[in-house]
Amino acid sequence: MLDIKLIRQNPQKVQEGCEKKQVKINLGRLLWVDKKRRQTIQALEDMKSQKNKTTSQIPKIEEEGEKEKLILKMRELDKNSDRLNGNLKQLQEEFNDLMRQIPNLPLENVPVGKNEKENVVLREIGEKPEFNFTPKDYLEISEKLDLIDVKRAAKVSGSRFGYLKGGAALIEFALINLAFETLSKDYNPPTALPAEGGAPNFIPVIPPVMLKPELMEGMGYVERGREEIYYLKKDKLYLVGTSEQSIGAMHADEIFEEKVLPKRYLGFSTCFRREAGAYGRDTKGILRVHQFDKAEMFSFCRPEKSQEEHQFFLKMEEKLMKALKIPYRVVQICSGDLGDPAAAKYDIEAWLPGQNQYRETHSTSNCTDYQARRLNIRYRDSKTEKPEFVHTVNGTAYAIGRTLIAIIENYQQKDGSIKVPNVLQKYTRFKKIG
RNA sequence: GGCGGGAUGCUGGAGAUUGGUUUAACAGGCUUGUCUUGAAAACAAGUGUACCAGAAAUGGUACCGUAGGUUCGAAUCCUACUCCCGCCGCCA
Repeated sequence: MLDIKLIRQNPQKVQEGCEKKQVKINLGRLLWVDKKRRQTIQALEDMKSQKNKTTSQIPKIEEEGEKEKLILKMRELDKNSDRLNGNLKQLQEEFNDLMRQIPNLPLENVPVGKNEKENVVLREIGEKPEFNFTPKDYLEISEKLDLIDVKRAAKVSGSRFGYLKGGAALIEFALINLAFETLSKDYNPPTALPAEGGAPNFIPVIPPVMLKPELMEGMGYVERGREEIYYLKKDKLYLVGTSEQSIGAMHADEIFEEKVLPKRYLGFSTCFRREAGAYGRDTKGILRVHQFDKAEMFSFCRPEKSQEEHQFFLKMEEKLMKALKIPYRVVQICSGDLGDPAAAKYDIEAWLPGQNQYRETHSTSNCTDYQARRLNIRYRDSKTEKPEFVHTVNGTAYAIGRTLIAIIENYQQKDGSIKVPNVLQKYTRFKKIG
């Protein structure tokens, strides 16, 4: 949600931002409803003020007749206020509706573009591996080594599921270990205060994967993402598409002390996605599935620090990628390809030699105060002593399925086996699979 | 799933028995000031959030789990819901 004051003072800017994001909104209607709504509030409150005054007089009055008169007068006032109340309720509803339709505005430095085709490749890192044989697709390799079983998953659960078996399962745990070791090594359990010099001291967390509707809405993924989310009707709960959703929601309605910011979490959870808009896309294998595990970074930070924090997250993602020695490129997402909550976003795409293309493995977004405002997450500013909205930043540490794909394709050997990346060997106990 | 208890401000904790200056007694915490070489102690003062109007000072309104209701007026009465804490059943 945006600040209504910003919209009132700067409708042009909001309009432009929405256009950049390819989102159509009805600003004129919103501003009209806002005005009407405020007028009604004013009228209603004046009435209440009058009522409060009279009402406090009543017990002091001695004569019987006078008292009755006043009470009758009050009843008349009530009729009016009931009518206004009804109006206000309607206005308020429409106002909230319209407000929620407005996406977060892209930051100034975000390239303007219509869709993913206009994303900007910032840099390519790492040497693409040279093979003295024709590199295979990860599915082919993993079928031979019995690492990924999509067929039986289809039998048991339907399309877009997979069993990770044997070495693949071990690599999942290895990746998680590596992520937690890298990002939480300076984490200090008793205080959990930010470390000096911005050292990675993410608080490890395993969040719930089911989430109440109002909090899912607060994270900003429902307005234009409803079809993508699993909903358990009987229990009125959403399944998270990423642990970002339940980690962000964790501090709803709270006020942080300034000194605990940035508050960084490293979460691990299963993620559930309906992939409703992706019929026919990536139907093979485990690149796009309904369920996968992911280690995710999340930060609540001071507003003026969020861009720095976003860069830090990108740096951490690159660090995790470099550790695996997998070639990748960094892509800056253009305005038209940003989701509702994001003001800026970078993806990391890993090189997949078996498919001769880059595919997204990481994503980090700066959601500025968009989620914080909806979820009412604030901090107390040390100067003004007033609560202000925090900014939220999220980013992938490792998305298991896709990272696994990248490992399999980049580390494949001529004999059909897979070398385990050096950094993972101490966790897997195996140096190669197959 | 069955039964019982509860939800109040930064925290603890009154308010239940008579609905009417209760934003809320009392205590603690925190902030500031006095005293002191400094600190502690003592003493004094202050101590919510949101919205609306306003340049500001300020004024108004709302908020005692949530949503409704009764009433001129509700933390206090009524209804539904949510969450928490016990006991039983089931269970990784």
